[in-house]
Amino acid sequence: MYRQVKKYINDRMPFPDDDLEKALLFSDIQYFKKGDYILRAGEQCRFIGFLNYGLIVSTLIDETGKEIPCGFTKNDCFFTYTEGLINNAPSHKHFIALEDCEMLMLQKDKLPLIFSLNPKFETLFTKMLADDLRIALLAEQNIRICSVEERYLHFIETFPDVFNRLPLKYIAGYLGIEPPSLSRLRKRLMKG
Amino acid sequence: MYRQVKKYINDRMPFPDDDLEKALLFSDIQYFKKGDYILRAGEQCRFIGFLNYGLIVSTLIDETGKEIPCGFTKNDCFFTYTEGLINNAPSHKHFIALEDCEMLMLQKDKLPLIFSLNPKFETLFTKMLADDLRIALLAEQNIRICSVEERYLHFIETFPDVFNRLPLKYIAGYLGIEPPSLSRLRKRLMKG
DNA sequence: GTGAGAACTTAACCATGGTTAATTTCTCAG
DNA sequence: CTGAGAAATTAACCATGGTTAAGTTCTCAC
Repeated sequence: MYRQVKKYINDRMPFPDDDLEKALLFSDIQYFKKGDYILRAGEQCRFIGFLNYGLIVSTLIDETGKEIPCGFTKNDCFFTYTEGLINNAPSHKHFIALEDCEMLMLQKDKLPLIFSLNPKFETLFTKMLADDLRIALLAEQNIRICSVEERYLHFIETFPDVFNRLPLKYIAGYLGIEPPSLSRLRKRLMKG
Repeated sequence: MYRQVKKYINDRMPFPDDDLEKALLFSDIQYFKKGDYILRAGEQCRFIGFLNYGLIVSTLIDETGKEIPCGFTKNDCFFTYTEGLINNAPSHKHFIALEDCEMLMLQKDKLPLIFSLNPKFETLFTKMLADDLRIALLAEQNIRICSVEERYLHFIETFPDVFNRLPLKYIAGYLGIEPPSLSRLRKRLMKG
């Protein structure tokens, strides 16, 4: 049950197996069905999750009420809403299961206990925040300076496994275009 | 010379004047002429600055070599490139003075000295990072879900002082459109 | 296997924004 | 004050992407 999360953590910052086991005893496990809301906009995120299997999309609601996909979390990745965790801010986004999900969940009130097990856990936590910042800045840069075509190709290249499990309408939304427009783009790329 | 930065810090987290004075002794002061590069893309940012007066634009370079404005720093605000400060990563952006600038500069190697003066300085530093993350995420959201018109109005409302000091072509670039297109938008808003 | 609904593609039409160039307005050094 | 260069606006043209609707393919529960 803990094999995947242990690998993820050890790949980034090695820990004695004993510490990991103790820390993971504070977590519980939760299942979501395809289509379930994992977190709704307006709700507060009080946990850090690790996705053993499944796929999650986060969506923003625009002024017309339309849901815009703006990010994906796949199996073997951590899942949380950092802003909420740090500042108790309510989520701006919906998080919806696109596949059945199994998630290891650590409630935020357990964090101090884990940090006291081994202070390196707090360093790991900070590292994950810094990664979040880097990713958010890259996402903004990406939107500003890249054409839709470049962003489409970049997405396929960077997340081929996610791409193959995702209905194209989510890709279109993520790129900020409509499905017919994505079809045109794909046709153009086939020919070229 | 330190009045403004002291006010900025005390507004967010009050410090004994003595600690602030000692900390600020580690800083030096630097002047930039309109048009000067404060930091070039590829260079590493090794300081935290506080802008006593002036205006700075940050720009990204797209695939055609065009410079895209993506942010502004005005007087009485802190200035740095967070990614570089934390991870020693080179800047992705140019930072250019749009007006003559006076900047208080604290070299990054002085940070541990200041943190040891009063540990609350480290808390303040972390708070500034968390703010950076919040702003980056909001910027991405803003681009994804708001129309150009909304973003234009939002910019005027949020940064009226910056708007009034800024040639419109920078606003156009920041919004991701060309100057003629911004002219059309402004004309439409006049009539409506 | 079959049928219903979702996903994807295609086509036709239209509105919006890019591009270019001309014109006007602004700014500031001399 | 004057003239040169930058900034902003305007107009005309064109390419691109949104919209709608129709048609095709896919998926999956029964």
